[in-house]
Amino acid sequence: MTTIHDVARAAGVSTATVSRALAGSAAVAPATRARVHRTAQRLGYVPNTAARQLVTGRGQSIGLVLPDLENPFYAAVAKGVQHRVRAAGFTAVMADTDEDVDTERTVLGQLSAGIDRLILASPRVPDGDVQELAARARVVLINRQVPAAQTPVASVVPDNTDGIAQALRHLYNLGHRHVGYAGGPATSWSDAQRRRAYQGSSTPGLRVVDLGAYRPGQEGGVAAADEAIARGVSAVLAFNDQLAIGILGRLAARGVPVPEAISVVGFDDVPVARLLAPALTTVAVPAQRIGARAVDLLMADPEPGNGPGHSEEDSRHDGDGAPQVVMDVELRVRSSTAEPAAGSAAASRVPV
Amino acid sequence: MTTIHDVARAAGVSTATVSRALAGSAAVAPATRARVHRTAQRLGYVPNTAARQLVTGRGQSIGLVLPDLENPFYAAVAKGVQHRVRAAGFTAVMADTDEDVDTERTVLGQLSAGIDRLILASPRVPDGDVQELAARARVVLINRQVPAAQTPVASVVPDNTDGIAQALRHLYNLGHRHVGYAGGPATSWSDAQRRRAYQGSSTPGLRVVDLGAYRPGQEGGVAAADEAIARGVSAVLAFNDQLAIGILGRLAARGVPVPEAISVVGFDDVPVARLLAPALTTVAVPAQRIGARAVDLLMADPEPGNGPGHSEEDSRHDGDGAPQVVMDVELRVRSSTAEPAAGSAAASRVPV
DNA sequence: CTCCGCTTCGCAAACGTTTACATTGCTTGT
DNA sequence: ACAAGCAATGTAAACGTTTGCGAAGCGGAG
Repeated sequence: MTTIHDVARAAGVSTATVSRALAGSAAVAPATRARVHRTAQRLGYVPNTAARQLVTGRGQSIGLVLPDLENPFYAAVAKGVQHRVRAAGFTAVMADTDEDVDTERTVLGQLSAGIDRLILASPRVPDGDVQELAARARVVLINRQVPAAQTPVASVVPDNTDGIAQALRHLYNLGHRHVGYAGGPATSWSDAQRRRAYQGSSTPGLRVVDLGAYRPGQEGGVAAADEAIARGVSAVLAFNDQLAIGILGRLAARGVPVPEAISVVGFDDVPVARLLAPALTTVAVPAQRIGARAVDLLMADPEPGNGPGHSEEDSRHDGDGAPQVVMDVELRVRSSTAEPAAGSAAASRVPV
Repeated sequence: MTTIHDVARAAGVSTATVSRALAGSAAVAPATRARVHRTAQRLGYVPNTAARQLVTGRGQSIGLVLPDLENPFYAAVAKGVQHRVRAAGFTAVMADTDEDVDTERTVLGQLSAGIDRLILASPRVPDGDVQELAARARVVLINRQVPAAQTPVASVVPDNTDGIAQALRHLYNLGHRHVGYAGGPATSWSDAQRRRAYQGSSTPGLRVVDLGAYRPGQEGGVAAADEAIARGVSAVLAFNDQLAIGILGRLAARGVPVPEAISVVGFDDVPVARLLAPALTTVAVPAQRIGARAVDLLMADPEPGNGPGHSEEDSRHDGDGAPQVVMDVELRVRSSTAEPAAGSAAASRVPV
C-alpha cells in the first residue's frame, strides 16, 4: 500500500503539504496542489481511513440500526440511506436487531464506539437511552421522536396522523362504521402515534376498536385476522403492510372474501402490495426518501441557520434546532377495500 | 472516552498488560487478568477500533456488496450475513449497487481500501476484476463462481442445476411439453448456469425455449409475460421470484388465468411467494443460510485442514483450497402450477 | 535599506493500539 | 548455592494521518 509518505517523496514535498493539497481546503500553491494530485493519482494512493479516523476522531462511516431487513419497508429505507451515504463519500454499516430491545441495546453499544453518526429506525429502547446516545454521537431518528431534552434529537417520520385520517375517511366514505385497528408492538412509537390518531379524530358514527398488538410480521396477521372476524368489524386497518398481508392470507385461508366481507387497509405501501390478490389498499410512505433525508440531516452542518430548505416536507425546528421532519403520505386505493355488504351484520349491527 | 492508558493506571499495570489481558490469549497471570477485566468493565472501557486497525492492519468489519436490497432475496442474504458477522464481533458495511456494473466497480474500489474482507453477492464485474480483488482482500462470492486462478476465490451458491431440474420435472409430470424460460440479466452468472441446466438436461418430449433476458425486477415481468403468451408456451420458468411476480401481475392484467392457461414457476422462494394469488410455485433457496455460510467462509482460518464440516452442504475444496459451497434447494409446489388445459393449443401444438 | 505582513511550506507531536524485545523475579535442576 | 530457564510484566517503537506552530521566501511600504 502506498502511503502519504510515498506521495510526498515522489512529489518532492512534505507529508503535511500532501495532506493539505489532497484535502483541497488549505492554503497550498495551485502549482504544487496540481503536482501532488497528479502523483497521488499516478501512485494509486488512497488514504488510510483508520489513521485518519484515529487523529481526527471522526470516522467516515455512519451506522444504520433497523429492526428487520426482511421487512421491505426497512429494506427501502436502507437503500435510500445507502445511496445518500455513498454519495457523501461515506460508508454505511448496518445492523439488524430482529425487533428485539436487548439486541438493539447491544448493537447500539457496539456501534457507538467507533461510529459517531447514527441513524436509528424505529428504535425500541426507551427515550432515556436515545438521549444518552445522542449526547455522545450525532443521531437521527426514523419513525420516532423523543421529547427534547438537554440534547434534542433530530428525526424524520411519516405523517402518521394524516395517514390514519386518510385511511379512515376512505373507509367511512365507503360506508364502514365499525373498523378494527390491528396494532403493532406496544413499544413502537409509530404504533402509539397511529393509535392516538384514530382516537383523536373521532368521526361521528364511526367506531374504531382496538384489535390488539401483534408482531409486525406476516405471522402476526393470522391472530389479528381471527380477532377481526370475532369482533365482527367490517374493515380492518393494519399497523403496517406486513401485518396486512398476513391478515389477507389468513382471511383467504378461512374463506372470508376480501373486500366483500371485510375490507383491509395497510400502511407503508411496500412494492408487493399492488401485486397481491386483492391488491392492497394502503397508505404510501416514501421509505427511500425518508432514508435519504435522514442522511441529509446527519450530514448537515449544525451551525448555519437553515439548509437549502426542502420544499415539500414540513421541517419544523423546535427550540434548540434539532429538525423534526414529517414526510407526506398518500393513500393508495386498490382493491382490498370496498363498500361493506348491504345486509352485512357488521355494517348494520353498529348503533347510529 | 477512556483509553487503555486509563485502565492501565487504574489497574496498576502497563498498557501492554491491559492489551494482553483483554485479548485473553496471551500469557498473563490469572489474578491480574481478572483485575484488569474488572477495572476495564468499571471504567466502561471500549477499545478504539481505529487505533487497533491502524496497528494490526486488519479491520473489524466486513463488506457486503449486493445488487438490490429491495429484492427480498438479497435482503434475506444481508440479514443472514449481518447476524453471523455480529456474532463474530465484527461489523458489516453494506453497499447496494442497483444492479449496475459501474456502480459496483466504484463501490468495490471504495470498500477495498480500508476493508480486507468482502462478500460479493451476484457481482456483475468480469472474472478478472474479482480475481484481482481477491489478491488484495479475502473474498467470498455468493451466487457466482470464478475459475480458479493464482488466487482461488471461495463461493457459496445454490444448487441451480438441481433447482431447474426439479422445476422442469414437476412441470413435465404435470403434462407440460412446451416451457419458456424467462431469463435474468445476461451478465448474471446464476442466469447462465440456470440456462445451462435446462439445456443440459434434455428430457425427451420436453421443449424449453428462451423467452429472453429481463431485468430481475417486477417491471421486467410484463415484457416476459407478453413474450410467453406470444410464444404459446404452457408454462414459464422465471429466473427469480421478482420476475415471476411481475409475470403473474401482467398475466392477471391481461386476463390470462394462472395456472389454468399458463403455469408459472419462480426461483428463490421469497417470503411473499406463498401469499400471492395464486401462491407461487418456486424453488426455495436458503438465502439467510447462504449469507451466514459466506461469513463462516470469510472468517475461517485458511490454514487448518477442514472446518467442523457442515454436514448438509457439499463443500468441495478445489485444488488450492478455496471452498466452493453448494446449498441444497427444494421445489415448493403451490398453486401457480397445474396440468395444462386438456385441449390447450400450447399443449397439443408441440411435436411428439 | 529595513521591516513588516502574507503566502507557502516543513517539522514534529499526537491520536490509541499492538507487539517485539528487554527486564525482573522466581523456580528448578545439579 | 548457583546458573539457567521460564513466567509475568514493562518499555518503546510503529502504524499513517492531521494539524498547530514556526520558518522561509517574497513583495511592498516607509
